[in-house]
Amino acid sequence: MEQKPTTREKILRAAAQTFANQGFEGARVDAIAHLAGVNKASIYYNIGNKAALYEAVLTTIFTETFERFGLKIESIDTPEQKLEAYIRKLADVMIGHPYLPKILMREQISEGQHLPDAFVYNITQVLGTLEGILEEGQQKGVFASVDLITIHFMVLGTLAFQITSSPIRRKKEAFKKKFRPVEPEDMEILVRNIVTYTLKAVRKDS
Amino acid sequence: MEQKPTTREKILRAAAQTFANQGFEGARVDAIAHLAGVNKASIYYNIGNKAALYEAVLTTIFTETFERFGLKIESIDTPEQKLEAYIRKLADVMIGHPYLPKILMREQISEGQHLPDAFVYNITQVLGTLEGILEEGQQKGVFASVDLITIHFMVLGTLAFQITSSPIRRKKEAFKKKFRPVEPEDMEILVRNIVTYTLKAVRKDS
Amino acid sequence: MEQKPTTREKILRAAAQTFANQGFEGARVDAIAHLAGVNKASIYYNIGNKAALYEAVLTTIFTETFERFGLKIESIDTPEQKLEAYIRKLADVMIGHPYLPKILMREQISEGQHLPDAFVYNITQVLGTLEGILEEGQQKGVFASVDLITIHFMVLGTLAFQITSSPIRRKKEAFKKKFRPVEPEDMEILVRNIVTYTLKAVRKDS
Amino acid sequence: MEQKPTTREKILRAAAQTFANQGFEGARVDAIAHLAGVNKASIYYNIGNKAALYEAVLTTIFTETFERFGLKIESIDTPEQKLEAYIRKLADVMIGHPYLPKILMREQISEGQHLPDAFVYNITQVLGTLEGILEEGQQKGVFASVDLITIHFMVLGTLAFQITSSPIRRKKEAFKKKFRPVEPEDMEILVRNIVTYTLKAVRKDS
DNA sequence: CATGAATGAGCCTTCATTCAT
DNA sequence: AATGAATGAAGGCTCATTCAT
Repeated sequence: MEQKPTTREKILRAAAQTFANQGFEGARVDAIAHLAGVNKASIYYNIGNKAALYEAVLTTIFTETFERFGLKIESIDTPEQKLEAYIRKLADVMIGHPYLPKILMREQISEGQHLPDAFVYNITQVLGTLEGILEEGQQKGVFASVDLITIHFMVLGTLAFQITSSPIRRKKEAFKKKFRPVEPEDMEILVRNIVTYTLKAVRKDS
Repeated sequence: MEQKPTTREKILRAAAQTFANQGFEGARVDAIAHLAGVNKASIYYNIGNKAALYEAVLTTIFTETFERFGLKIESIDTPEQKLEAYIRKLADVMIGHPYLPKILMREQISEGQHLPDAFVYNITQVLGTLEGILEEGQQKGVFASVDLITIHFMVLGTLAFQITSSPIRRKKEAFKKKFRPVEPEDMEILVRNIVTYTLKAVRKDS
Repeated sequence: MEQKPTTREKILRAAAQTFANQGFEGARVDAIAHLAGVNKASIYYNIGNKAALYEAVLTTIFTETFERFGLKIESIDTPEQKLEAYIRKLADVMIGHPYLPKILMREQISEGQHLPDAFVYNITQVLGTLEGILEEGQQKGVFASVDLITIHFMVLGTLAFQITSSPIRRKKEAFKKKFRPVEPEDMEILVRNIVTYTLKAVRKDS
Repeated sequence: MEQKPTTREKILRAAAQTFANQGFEGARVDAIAHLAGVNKASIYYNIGNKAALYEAVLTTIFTETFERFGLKIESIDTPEQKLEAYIRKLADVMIGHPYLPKILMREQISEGQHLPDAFVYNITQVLGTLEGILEEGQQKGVFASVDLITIHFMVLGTLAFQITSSPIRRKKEAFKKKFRPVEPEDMEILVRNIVTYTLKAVRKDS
């Protein structure tokens, strides 16, 4: 059965949403408190200040999502299947935590101004997983020699842009024709496309 | 010979940099004035308020960059060369205007809150160019049937993430090993990689 | 044998110290609770609010110190010995209760904002004792005709300033040469000086 | 002719009064702004923050009062006249700046928490002047060997307590009999008394 | 009795904007 | 056209106080 959420959880949930949509500077502590249904002072009592709240949000999201990121992938057979699993895993994480890609993009743009170091470590781990997959593929002769970072951003960037693109497509009339919003049911197709294109990009020419 | 920049130009230049790095909410009118070397009241006299300033920046950047985007590409021979030209053109625009990818990403995240409609039109044009290239390639049997938007984001996303990633890589120690900052001289290699991977992703299986 | 202090006593002790050092406005209820080793709510349960706590501190300190101030002095022989006894008594009280001069000075400055009337009565008693000594000395021809209040402040002021001056002298480098902190072992000399100077000030010219 | 005061001056004047009466912690920036007749933000524009305001008040008061404190005294003949001049000078300064003794006492009590170092230097200078007078008197055989600091506090403490004592005397009924408030016209008598008593205290026994 | 959690009111400070020159 | 000064509104944060257990 569902436990009723603690004050801290309510705050973190509201903060994640607000920070993702408004950014660190744009987010109002008032608004977060209101959205969480708690008193503003309660945020300071439970967490500290705005920066600590932001850090807590990042840490929570990341612990929840990336902690054991690479584990299940290792048991898969071929490098191609592993890469697909990796992309799907990343897609799952982002679709399940819609605030994640937004916060990730904000941090990247603002040069990690508010990024706690613990979090940076998590990212390097994810990157390490990808590196392992690509190297294995090259050794087994199925993957070409590719640039790790570019492939990383190809997967991450495409996913992040796709996932965050729906609202703006829906909002701007001019987009509606060619640039139809992604509906939830389109997600599987979307992810499959990214998988397909990435595999083709990486595969060794026969 | 170089004209010495007008007050308005100095303001817009400083504003572009500040908005790109700090976002709309994070940018301080004070800081922009200081960076531009003008008095703060001068911004209000010359342009209006903060929102008008932001819009002026967007409009300026986009007219400067995307206006005649598609022109030179049509005269090229094969679809593959056209796609390469398209990617290189986009890369040139972004590398030449380092604030562009940042502002683009911010607008995407914030659901186009501040995006002027004129610019939305520009984007659909760029998208139309890509669509033409892909369709021509499919008709000529060299490109597989691919999803326009996904390919668009694959090019745009990878470029945007790569270009904006250097500062954070440089800043966070943990990144420095696997995630070496991109130096200007690496740009050509970087773009060539994106071209290569995108072409492979799009190409029809033989 | 020592009783272990009640919660109320622990609170009052911590409050006296904190109020003396930080003043009423500067004192934090949190800090008092922490220093007392009790829960903050316990202060409100046991005593009331911040104002009540301050008043309780004043009342406690003053009943402990001034209650039977004048008693022992009457039995002494000469007015000069009585005046010395008076000054030493006052010095003892202040040295024994290091918070007393601080709170006294604060109340004087803040126009007795928080001063309970019961205490005002105590002070008039002390003043009455001094008055008796001075009058007796004048009648016996050993003391000149002096202004009661000025002598009162001469004794009280010199003592209070001397006793409270050590921390600031220790803190500010520039003071350290001429203005060496008073160490506990210097106290007897210090009091003797005040006695000597006061007696000379009061004595009738021969 | 009187210049109309600058905003900065109005702020400093209001701040001096408020800090003296309420202390640093008790003073409200709102109240200072209101008393000065300026907008609250104007304080931050002109001066900085609350701490800077406090420091500016201290610095201003001290520059105005103590800067050339010792100068006129040196040209006086006898050590006794010099000491009288010293005390009268100190009294003038305090009576002319009624906030000074309050702030001085507060700083002494709070262990110089908010005391800028430049200010500490001024105090040592005043102390140096007194030292010179006392030493000259001893060499000329008119003063006994006395403790500099005790005499310093005897003068300063008596003055400070006397000057700041009026309001509390006026306020508390019980004080009114023996402890009549000092009216401005009593000041000369008061100072003369302090001079007389201090001279007697210091003088060598004949 | 005691305490961890919660909160309303208020404080310091910032910031976009306007005013006066 | 330009600018130093001024300001209303709002934001982050603290703190005395109360609540619920």
